[in-house]
Amino acid sequence: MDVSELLDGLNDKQRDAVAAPLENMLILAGAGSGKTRVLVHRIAWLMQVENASPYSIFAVTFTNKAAKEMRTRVEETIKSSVGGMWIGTFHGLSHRILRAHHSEAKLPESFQIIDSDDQLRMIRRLLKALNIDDKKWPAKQVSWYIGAKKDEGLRPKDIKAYDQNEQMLLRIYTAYQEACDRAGLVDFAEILLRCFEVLNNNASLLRHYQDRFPHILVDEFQDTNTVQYAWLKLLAGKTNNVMTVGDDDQSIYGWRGAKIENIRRFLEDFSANTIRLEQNYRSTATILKAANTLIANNSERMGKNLWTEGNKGDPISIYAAFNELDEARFIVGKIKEWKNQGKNLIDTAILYRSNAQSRILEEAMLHEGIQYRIYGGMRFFERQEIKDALSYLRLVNNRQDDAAFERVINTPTRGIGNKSIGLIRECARNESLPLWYAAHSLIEQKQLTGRAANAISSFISLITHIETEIKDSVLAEQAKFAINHSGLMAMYQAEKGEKARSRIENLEELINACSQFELPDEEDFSSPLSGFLSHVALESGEGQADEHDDAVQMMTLHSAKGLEFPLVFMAGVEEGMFPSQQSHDDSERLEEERRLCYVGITRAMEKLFISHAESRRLYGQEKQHAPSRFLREIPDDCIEEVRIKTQVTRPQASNRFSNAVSTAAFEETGFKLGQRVMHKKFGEGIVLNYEGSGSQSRVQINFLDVGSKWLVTSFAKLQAI
DNA sequence: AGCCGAGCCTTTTTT
DNA sequence: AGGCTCGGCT
Repeated sequence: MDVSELLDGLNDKQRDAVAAPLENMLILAGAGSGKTRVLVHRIAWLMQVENASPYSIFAVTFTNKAAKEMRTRVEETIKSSVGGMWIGTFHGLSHRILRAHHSEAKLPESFQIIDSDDQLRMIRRLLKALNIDDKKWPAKQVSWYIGAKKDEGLRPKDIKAYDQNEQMLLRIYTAYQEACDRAGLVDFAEILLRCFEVLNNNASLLRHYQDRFPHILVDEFQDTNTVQYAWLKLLAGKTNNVMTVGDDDQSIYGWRGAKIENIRRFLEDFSANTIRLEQNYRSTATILKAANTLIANNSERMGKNLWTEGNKGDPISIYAAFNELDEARFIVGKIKEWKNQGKNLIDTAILYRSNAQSRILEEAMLHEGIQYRIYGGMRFFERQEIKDALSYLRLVNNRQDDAAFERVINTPTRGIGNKSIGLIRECARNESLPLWYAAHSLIEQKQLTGRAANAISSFISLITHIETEIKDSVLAEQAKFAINHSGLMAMYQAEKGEKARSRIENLEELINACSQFELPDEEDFSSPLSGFLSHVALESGEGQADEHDDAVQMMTLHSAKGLEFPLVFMAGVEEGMFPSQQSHDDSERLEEERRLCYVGITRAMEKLFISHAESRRLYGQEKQHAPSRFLREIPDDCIEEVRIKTQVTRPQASNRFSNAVSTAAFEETGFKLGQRVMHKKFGEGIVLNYEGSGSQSRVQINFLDVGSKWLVTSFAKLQAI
């Protein structure tokens, strides 16, 4: 390939970055400035101009999606496969190192990864076992504490607890870590910290990796936390070259440990030069001016001003809605106009600060028959039924896996009640044994009564049976066997309702996912099963299975980072919502909210609508909110206020019937989600929801009409239309 | 083991 | 308000 191809079509700054000499560098890349392109071309440049072997390149991202995109784009550019190159997420690459050196890391070969839900369950159990009041030390808060300490690179021994509260947290952290170690489990933060420690404590190992990877590239550098930074510094050593790409103005993850100051530290520690990418290829000049002016209110910036060769474009429209229903109606109305111009829904996004805001918007979309897709929520591999099935496989893979044991010991129910499980836990604690072996020992020592002993024995033989039967099968067959013979499938088949049906589909999809799975041959797994289990833990899958071809994209501002849309709506831009109430009195958090707003604005390519509601129902109460301060920070000449032309009708109070009906009763009626129906008294509506809430089988049916919502129980009053 | 009401909590999310 | 968990009851 002609080297000039790598520079053609790039602007001067991009070219400087791609063709920079071999030294440490910070690329301050503004929104929409083509940073992925620069990274990809830089990798190609290293290979083609600097004669770097693919084996010498190490590229780190935060998300699997970003890693995948980088991989494909590098392959497209160099027109060959990137074998030998390490491209992956912080967690993925750290995990890879841990697998290869599990004994140095003091981990069993069959170690597995637990997600935050598993972690929470483990902590809950621990609190109970240690007889700690979970009102005073809620599991959520404990897991947050442990995660935060690990992100800081701190082990219990490194922490000095100043008050009683922290002493307790520390005690739980210690116990939690012991439990994880005993079970051969690592949580997400542990992957990073443990990998750092292995390299830090093992000079020859570290040297091996330092020698292998002279070229290190890091994406979204502003999101790195303390351990990630230390890890990079370790790998870089004194001689390797690090190129970091990031944008301090888009740092929005401080609340989960990201250290924006790592950018400045990097400049100092690595004596790095800075290249600014400020030319924007995404948005109109108006949108960029609004974003620039807004973000200028933050202090301690690296400094950056986005510009474009493009047009001024339309002004940003600001709509002062009467309330959240009016806001939703306005947005849906504008989307309909867009659609009627023959444009695509997929090019539009509604962004909001918190997930709770999506419901009203969703109802309005459904009411008007506009297809939408909501991002966020449960991912495939996090679903209950999937985790149940995986837990059987995990237990087969590693008998020490207490988290998996707890999950399936009585799922489906097999007569092992809380009492027996309590005995097993107690024995495990006293003998410092994994639950599996504790159960064994209790039975051998005849410390369990007849029925319970039988039930536990048969559970033990079930797992052993599954293991022997699937030993020689391919992965998909293994999963299929476990799902069927554990009784999981039968359990969900016996359940009624829409939910159970989709669970069965998901279990089938899991088998399908197994057959699609390719074991990466360059990684060290003890078995394909072990590889698959790690894969699903590190990549939890897509949020929603059902994707419409053309649908409005709805998501939080956080999940919009990195994306772009011709038409963008930012909803709920009010004091108390955005910036959120919790950030009001803290200037650092306020600045992060402002960066979030900056991220939101810079998602828009052609047209941006911002709306705020004067009154909004929040936590069951009507709240009056002033327009967000961020609106005042956008220059007037970028804005057009949308005046209300017709009088807004106040929404009717919601009419509500209590009394729930069962799923079965609903299904007998033959009504379907989204169906239009007529109510004898209240008129036309749409069936929005008939799922029970939580584990309860109660059913809600909501109807929407002029913004009111009813819970209806009497189907006699309904008629399909 | 399943059903149901009381009570509690409520920003953002990836791995 | 709405979703979820817990504990008591059948």
